[in-house]
Amino acid sequence: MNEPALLPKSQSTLADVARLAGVSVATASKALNDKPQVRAETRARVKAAAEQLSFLPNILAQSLHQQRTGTVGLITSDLEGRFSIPILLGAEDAFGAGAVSVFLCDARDDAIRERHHLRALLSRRVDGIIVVGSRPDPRQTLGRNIDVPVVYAYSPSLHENDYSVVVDNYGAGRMAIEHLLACGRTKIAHITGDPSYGATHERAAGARAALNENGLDFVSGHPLEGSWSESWGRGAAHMLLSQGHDIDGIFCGSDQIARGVLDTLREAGRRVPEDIAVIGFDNWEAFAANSRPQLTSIDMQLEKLGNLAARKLFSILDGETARGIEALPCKLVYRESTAAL
Amino acid sequence: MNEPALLPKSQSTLADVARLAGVSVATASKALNDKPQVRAETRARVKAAAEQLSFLPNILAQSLHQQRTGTVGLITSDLEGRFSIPILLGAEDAFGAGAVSVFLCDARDDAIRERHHLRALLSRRVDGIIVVGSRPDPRQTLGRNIDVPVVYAYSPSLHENDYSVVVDNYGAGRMAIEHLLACGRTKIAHITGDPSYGATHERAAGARAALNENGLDFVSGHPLEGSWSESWGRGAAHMLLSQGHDIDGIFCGSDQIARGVLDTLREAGRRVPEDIAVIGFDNWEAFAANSRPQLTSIDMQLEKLGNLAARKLFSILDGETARGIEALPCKLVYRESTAAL
DNA sequence: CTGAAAGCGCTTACAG
DNA sequence: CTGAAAGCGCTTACAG
Repeated sequence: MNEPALLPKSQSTLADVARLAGVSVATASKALNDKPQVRAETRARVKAAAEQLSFLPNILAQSLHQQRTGTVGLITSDLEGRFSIPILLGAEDAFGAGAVSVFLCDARDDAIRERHHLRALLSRRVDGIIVVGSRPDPRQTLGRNIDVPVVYAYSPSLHENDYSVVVDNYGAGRMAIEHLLACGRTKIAHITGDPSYGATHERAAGARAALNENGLDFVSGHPLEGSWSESWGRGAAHMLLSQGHDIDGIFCGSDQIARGVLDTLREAGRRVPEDIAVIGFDNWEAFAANSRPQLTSIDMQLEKLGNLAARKLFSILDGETARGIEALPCKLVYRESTAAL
Repeated sequence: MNEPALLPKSQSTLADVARLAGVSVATASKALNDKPQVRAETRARVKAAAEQLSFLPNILAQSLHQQRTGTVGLITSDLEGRFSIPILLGAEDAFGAGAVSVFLCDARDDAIRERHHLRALLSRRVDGIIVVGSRPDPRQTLGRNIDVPVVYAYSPSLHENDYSVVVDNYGAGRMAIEHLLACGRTKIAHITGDPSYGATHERAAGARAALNENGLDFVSGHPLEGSWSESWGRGAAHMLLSQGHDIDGIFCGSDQIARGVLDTLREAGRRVPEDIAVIGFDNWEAFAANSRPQLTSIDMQLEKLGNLAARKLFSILDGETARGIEALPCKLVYRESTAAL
């Protein structure tokens, strides 16, 4: 009763389909691709044959004819770091499930590996490339003599003719401070991270601009720079308190810093947000949503960034030209650690 | 002085190289591929021409001849979850930079998306597929009539003829308890996560086996199941203390739970590790290394898992056969939250 | 409406 | 040692 499956284990070809349907390869091709010049009955027969053989067209062969392969290369500098992932997801989303396939290449912040990956991608004739940086600082161009469009995300290219999408860190700094001001806070400190990051200074500059416009400045006179860690947050907050500063708001450079700040404040008996409002940065769910109280934070909208990068790549493939740096605004995510006085 | 670059923007072909070198396409091919039957001088001339034209062979065309395309599909269920990433990195590592290219497909835990991606991968004639699950529980097979090898990682396939590599959760449970026992602890509790996870029960079973072998059991008589969150860790620890249990060790189902446990213990004035030793699970750096004290934890060695999956895929491509489930041992990462009494 | 032929960019026996 | 020819799996003018 159950006839042995005669389906070949190896992929069947168009020729197999054509033979089974009793037509030529050319006709089979037209039938499957819904070209108009095929009789309905013939088309049906071919499609049935394809179905029966589980025929999947060999895209490699197809691509040899078209200019596009339907593939895109995604070069990340550092997948381990958590910022690449949402960008990558946002891009993947724009590609749709299966319509465009993405080659993932992790260069591990190594220029040699990056060259290797680039060669491979070009050899595979990808339609375009997205380069995702590991930090927001500018990076070298992949090269200007690449014959497919390249879009840089997060970490902009240093070459003025390249196109990059980045986070608006200056605007994010303003946004954080404006929220604290809206909460009625005026004695504001800024505990931030690694000063070797350009973003550290951009955010601080945006923050300071917002303060200055309101006749204010950081209570300590300048941002406290350190590292992106909880322990720095704890230490810096402790210092601030022991120096006797009168403070009612703290803008933190990362959620991890904010977490440390919250710990110190709680242990010092300061209430958040009643006495001191605290705002973090990154909106890292695991940290922001699990702290006590839950952390108001700035979200860089990295998925949007990745999505924009991918859509821009398609526009460029469609003939649009693009160059320069485009900055995407951040978003405030309101939780419990800030509130109006 | 600077002559205009005449390099064509569009990729040059072997025919271009052959023409420039003054040889046939066949000879050019042999020269570039280091076949023996080519005169040294000719080979040099061809290579120089290729260099001059920045020639990159079209792998699509090459693949049409060979059985292998040098590509692998990586289907993840949920990239957002942090467990996929290290697995993916481990696999990527096994592929080498550029030798094998990987197509990344995020199915978002959606069977329809997964089918689409599978079709696309098969159409692109990948040499093999790795399926990375989002949770350690078994999953449906991708299908048994796929004509390339498939390896499942993290989440095993339900089909007995498929091959899967998974985490040894039972062994991990034993390992955690054996460490606490080695630290001289005997009054041990287990605060773990979501009971809908198979891993929750496997770890608990391993833990209990190790206790029983030493004539012990969990102080509360059974594991405390809840969610993988800090707040559950805080609450469960609080309950344990207020119930008056005499405790000198706690095995936590995740680092987040452990983090909550540490907070409660500190606030209750219990010293870690002096009074109570605490061990976490996942070895999530951001949590384990930033807690006070730093957290001893169980590392699932996911990079190794991904690496093994990739290497196994190659072995299968080389003719080896594999089926069933292979469990990889975890590793204890010793930090400050555990110590000998 | 259907099919033979040429071609996409390569590789590989097979002659010379 | 070199090159003409066939072929990988498809598509697309071009005839019929």
